[in-house]
Amino acid sequence: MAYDFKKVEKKWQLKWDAEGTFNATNDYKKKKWYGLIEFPYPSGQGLHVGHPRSYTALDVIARKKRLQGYNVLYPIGFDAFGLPAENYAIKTNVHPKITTQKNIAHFTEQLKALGFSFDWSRVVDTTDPNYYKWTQWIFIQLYKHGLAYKATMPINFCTGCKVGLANEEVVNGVCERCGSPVVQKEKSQWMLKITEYAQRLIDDLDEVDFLEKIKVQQRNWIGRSEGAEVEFKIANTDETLQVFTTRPDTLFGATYMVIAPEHKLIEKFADRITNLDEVKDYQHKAALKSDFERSEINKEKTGVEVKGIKAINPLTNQEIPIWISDYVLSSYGTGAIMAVPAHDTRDFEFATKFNLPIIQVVKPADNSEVELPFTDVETGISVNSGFLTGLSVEDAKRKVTEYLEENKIGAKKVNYKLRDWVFSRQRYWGEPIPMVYCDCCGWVPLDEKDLPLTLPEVEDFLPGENGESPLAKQTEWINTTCPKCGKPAKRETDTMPQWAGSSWYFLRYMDPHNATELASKEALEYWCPIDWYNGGMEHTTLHLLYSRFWHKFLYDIGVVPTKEPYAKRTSHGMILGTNGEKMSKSKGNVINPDDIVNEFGADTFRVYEMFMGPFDQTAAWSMESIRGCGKFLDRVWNMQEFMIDGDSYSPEYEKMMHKAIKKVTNDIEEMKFNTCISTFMTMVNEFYKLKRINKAEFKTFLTLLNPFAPHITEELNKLIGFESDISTYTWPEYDDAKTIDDEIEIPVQVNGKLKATIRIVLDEEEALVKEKALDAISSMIDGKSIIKEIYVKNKIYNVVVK
RNA sequence: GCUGAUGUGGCGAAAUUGGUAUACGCACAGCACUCAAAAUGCUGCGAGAAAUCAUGUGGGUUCGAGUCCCACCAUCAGCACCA
Repeated sequence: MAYDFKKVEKKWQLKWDAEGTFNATNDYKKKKWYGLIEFPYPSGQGLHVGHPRSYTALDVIARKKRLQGYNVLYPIGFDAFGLPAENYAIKTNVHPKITTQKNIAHFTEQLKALGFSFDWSRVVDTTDPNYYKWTQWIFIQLYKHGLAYKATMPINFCTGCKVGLANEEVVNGVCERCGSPVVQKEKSQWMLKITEYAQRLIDDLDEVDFLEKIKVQQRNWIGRSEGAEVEFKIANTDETLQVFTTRPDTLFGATYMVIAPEHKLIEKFADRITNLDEVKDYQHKAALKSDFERSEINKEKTGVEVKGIKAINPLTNQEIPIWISDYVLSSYGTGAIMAVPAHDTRDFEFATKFNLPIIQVVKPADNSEVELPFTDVETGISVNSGFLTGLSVEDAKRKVTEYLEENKIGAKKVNYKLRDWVFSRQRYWGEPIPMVYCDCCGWVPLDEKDLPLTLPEVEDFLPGENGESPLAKQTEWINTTCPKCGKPAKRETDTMPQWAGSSWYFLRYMDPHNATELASKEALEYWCPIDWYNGGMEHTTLHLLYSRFWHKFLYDIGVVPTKEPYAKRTSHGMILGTNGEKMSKSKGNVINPDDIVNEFGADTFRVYEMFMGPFDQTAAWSMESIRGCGKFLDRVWNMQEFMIDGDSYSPEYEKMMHKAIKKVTNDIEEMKFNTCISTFMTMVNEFYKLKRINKAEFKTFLTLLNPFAPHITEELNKLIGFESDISTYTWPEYDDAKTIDDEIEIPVQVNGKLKATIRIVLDEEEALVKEKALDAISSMIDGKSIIKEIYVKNKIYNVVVK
């Protein structure tokens, strides 16, 4: 009887759906486990075969945890605001709401066809006003606590989408989403002060179980560096120019200064600058370039000396020139640097090009001659540096910083690369920002009882003239009254970025239908933190950092009970096309999950994705390999033909059963799913050897396999005569003593090379092992003298001869 | 350029973390079943006649290295003058 996966899979999916088999309960006394996958953006292209890799992995873990007695929350939702729906609306005039609903329906169907044990009663949709009411509420709290502010600043402006982008969203100088060039543009933006949390976002990484590479990437992104701020007097004025440096010990070697093209010093001293036209011209050119272009490698350094003003090196009291150059960024530090060409590669290049003086102030400890620039901080010793001469880099840093502080010309300073989060988007399809501008009161948040502020219906989705939100055309909606003074006022027309809704969605899952709070205290207390969050590496510095920031803020204002949202974070590798390249429509190598499910069934699909390679590494799709997984499940199905009765493991299989339970139990926790599957395959091969499996063995086998292939295992479980479903079973236990073989084969080596193997009983006396070993290799060591013998108990016997 | 990861049969990959390298799967070959094919079930499958040689290359540590150390090469990913 052939296995009809279409019929069987549908049958179980309908049953699970109707009975809510996998829904989490509100029994807050039970031990809990909360597993989370990144909720998908419901794109028009439907599910990608990459999605199920992560979803299956956590589904396996979730199903296992349920069998181990946990109250499991494994939720799903949709991150449904976003540009594709809006761009589609601009093109076709179909409202994004309609597109989104259609796509969500399609995704839901696809996800259900794969048999994931999601709790479908808790689906969250970020575009639902009942959801974004709380996204807006959180924004208002951020505002009230001084963490949201308006700033006019140069922003990245996408020439294609006509929206402002966060730095993080600009990839290689082009828009991450549409690929159009990004230019700099002045705009008034809502900003979130994530920088205020920089240190805590670093420190608390020590308290969570994230993959090390994720922690490293977040730390590097936040980019803490210690140094000093130093003030340089501008000669013949009362003004100073402030710089940040990580090498205050090289201050004696600072021979000129460089300021960013946007630096306000230029305007301030416009009347004193003798080559203002030249400077202005340079500023103009720099403004046309994006941060990316300005920081391209191998680029010739450019710059102009700002003539008419000089700075004074506070240690040497020498006048030094000030230059303007785009290799100094206004967005980092103070937008100005002291240049120490002898000990900084960029400064060296610049000084060489423009013939600026280079003074060596650090030498190697061994006094050897070195080529400049010399940047080694480990072995360096200060020279030509007055009171610092002779000190190591580290000591010199400390001493000079003390000096700066005593003389009030500088101070110790910590700087971060992390920048505040640009939170405004000039788009329609996002959460309206619940703020009102009043001529008397300034920016005023909406009264919380008036939330949600719903998106008005519009018919025209084109952005405004100057890249404004389409909402800017909705005069009726814009004009309102000030919540504070009641006078006429105007609404903010920008909307929130897609990252907003995904920064807290995991909290809503805990209590998704709550109308009065974002989630109840009890639910938050019970479910926080998320026990295991799996997602892509590409979200490490954006979503993962943003959501940690929001969670910390919610912790500070007493909404959530934990400092960190996620106790554990892992990541999955990408799935590539059969040609080993990233799947894309243009390359024509896209694999459609629907086709796979139709041809092979959901179980085969799931098993294959878990078998294809190490979970955290990229893997190329293979149509041959998936067929092999289908064959494996067919062999499992056909085992019913030789099943016999029995309510305990038979002696021939007992060891194998205990070993397998142990291996699968441990490997699932370590996400070594591929070796779980090979364990199952080995077991099936063994059962086929004797053409025999008893009912007890079958039951254990099916329970172990169930998290990977839930449909076929449930069906088989019924067919071989069990009344209740596997989903009600208890995860199999193993007896460690029964996983150990009592007779083993060990290698015998001569000079470290394998020459023979011998059989010994476990923990056999060494003398007996020696006898057997020497006997086995006697012909090979004849006439040679034994220098050494090494016996590693139950592992190996090695004889060294000469 | 910097950072990180990876490199094992024809292919995807295992290897109890320093102890019999190549488990498991794919592909391939042979046999059985069949009029035949498919499906299925068995069997074989790193190279070499053998001694031996094989985990990107070259060194090293060790009784013993895929695993540890040093240098290098290749591929992939991320980052971009961060002072």
